[in-house]
Amino acid sequence: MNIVRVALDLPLPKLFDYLAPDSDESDIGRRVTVPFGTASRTGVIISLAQASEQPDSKLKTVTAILRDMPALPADWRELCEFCARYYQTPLGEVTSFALPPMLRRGKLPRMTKVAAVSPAPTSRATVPGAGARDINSAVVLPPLLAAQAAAVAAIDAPRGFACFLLHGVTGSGKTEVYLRAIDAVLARGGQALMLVPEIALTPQLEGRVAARFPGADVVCANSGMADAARARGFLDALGGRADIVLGTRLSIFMPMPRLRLIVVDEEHDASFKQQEGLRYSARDVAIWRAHQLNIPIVLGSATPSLETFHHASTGRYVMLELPERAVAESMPAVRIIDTRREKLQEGLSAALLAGLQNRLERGEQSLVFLNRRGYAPVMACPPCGWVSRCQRCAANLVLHLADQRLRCHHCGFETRVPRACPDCGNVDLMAFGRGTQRLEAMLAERFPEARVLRIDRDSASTPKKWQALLATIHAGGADILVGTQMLAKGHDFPLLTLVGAVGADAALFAADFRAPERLFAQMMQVGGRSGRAALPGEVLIQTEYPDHPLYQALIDHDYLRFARTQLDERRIAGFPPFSFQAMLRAEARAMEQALAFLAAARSAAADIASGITLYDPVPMRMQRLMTLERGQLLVESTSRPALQAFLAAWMERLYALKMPAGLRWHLDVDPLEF
DNA sequence: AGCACGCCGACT
DNA sequence: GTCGGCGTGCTC
Repeated sequence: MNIVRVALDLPLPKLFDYLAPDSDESDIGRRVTVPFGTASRTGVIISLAQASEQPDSKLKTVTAILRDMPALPADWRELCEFCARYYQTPLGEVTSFALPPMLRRGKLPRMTKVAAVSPAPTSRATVPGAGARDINSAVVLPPLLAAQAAAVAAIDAPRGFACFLLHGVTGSGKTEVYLRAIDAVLARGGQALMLVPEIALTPQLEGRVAARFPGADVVCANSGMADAARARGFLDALGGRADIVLGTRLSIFMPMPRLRLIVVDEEHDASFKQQEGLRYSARDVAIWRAHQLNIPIVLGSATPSLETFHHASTGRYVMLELPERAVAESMPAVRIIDTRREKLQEGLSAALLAGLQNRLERGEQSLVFLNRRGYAPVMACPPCGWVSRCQRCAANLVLHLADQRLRCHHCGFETRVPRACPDCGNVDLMAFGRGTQRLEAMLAERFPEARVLRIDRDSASTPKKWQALLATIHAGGADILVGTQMLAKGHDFPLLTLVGAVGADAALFAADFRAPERLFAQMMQVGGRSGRAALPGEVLIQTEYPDHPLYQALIDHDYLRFARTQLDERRIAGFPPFSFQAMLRAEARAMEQALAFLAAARSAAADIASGITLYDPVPMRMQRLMTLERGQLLVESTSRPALQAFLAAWMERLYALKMPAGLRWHLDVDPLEF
């Protein structure tokens, strides 16, 4: 009896068996359409069997095995199986997520038939005419600094699996190291995979990579792409036609038969961790995949995550330092502005205002960095105590004066700004606090001759608007930029010589133990925006804690000192990387229900939790979102295998628990959010 | 997750 | 007498 075991996109941790009379070994890894209940679904064949644990009467017959594209290879399936195991997610959900939506639905994009069905070449050399092609013919390579050359040599040395941490500040030439390493891999007929944090960064990088490797087939993969384009890219990678795959976190699931190198740029960036559905870390999965394939992986950053830095310190990863700044002359001068005894003007210190004035006179650009959108974070009526609260979330509605709206930044709810207090009718409503819009208005008033440009998720709401803003900045069409963190990532602003950071202290004493790490990275990154061309840059950080070690390390651009200090604190507190965590979260109509489920889950763990710490169920920091009350339960262990074994046993019990209606839960392994 | 079946309120 | 509410239970 020919039976296929199929992974279907269901929240059930099991495979489904179907009769498939005409199936054989070559069908493993193929998509298959099957009858399911009353409906029809498409899944992936994971294995063949001669018998099923299901009674014969229950077995249905496959509708069709889709043989219109190459089967998904064993290493790809193993990657999915690893993710299913590690993140405690049903395999069908993983395979479904790992496929582009079009392929997931059982369809194929329009493309040449030959390309779609041709088998994957085992090496470039076996493809006629493609073997020795000059992938970077006529490209003049920039000279390498000694450290860059050493890094390239280390990565390129034949040694199987190795995880490299390429540590270098903005402008130290990390990208050139990636490109050289990719070059070497392509020359030997391999494929390379490069992950970047943001969709917005792929087009410019694609341009640079395409220009550098004019003969190579470069494929992009990100969630913003059109369905057919994404499916085509997937098939190009699977067929071995793509030489380089470039993309955001989801591209770690691209099947690549000749993959010989993985690069994760800005490895510390939190956007490599997916915060919904399959809550995977693309960086961590990438390391597993490199190990699986016995190939090198390069993690690059100016401010590595402390997990990565720790592994590099213990010798588990290979540290590659790029000490010099290859392009610009020097690092920007960082100055700390003590705002404790100063009367600020709309939140800005005299020193920062003077700096802005000074740059204006010299015709240079400045940036004021404030990580808070809108005009003011809350509106209130002081006489009666009304505040602009979101009805659905435990959050305030943010005042957006530009379009006269009150908005919830968590659920998207919005209304017109009321003319009078909804409770008492008072017409003198007050705006409390400061966001980018207010700063923009203040700066426009204070410097009437300046062209002030605001860059945040509101002003750059579409890729088109974002590109237009970038073009304006590059053309020198702005004097003062006001922006959120979206301005900190990956862009060169040659005319920019001053960066002012406002409101940075908030992260210093946040409940999240990773907040200082993120603040440091962000400050290094905004600093890196300034003074990259001929002009020296300056960074002014306003703070009420001028002696804080984090700021002192920033003055010296001393990541290593900061990282060691932080790691010492983590070691003492028993936080990652000195422990391993998972977070069970639940949401329900009432907090009581959510916490009751978590308490039941905790009890269910009692006899299997040796070597595991289970904390008390608590409300989440954003305790109500979209009218749902949310709680969480932290699980911790000093042993990853122990944690993994526990989670597997625990999930089995949780799946068996009876759920009250309206209660939803999920597990987040290696959570970044608390 | 869907999608059925299954028992109790306001309509043609 | 029926349409339909969403509460449990199953899907190979």
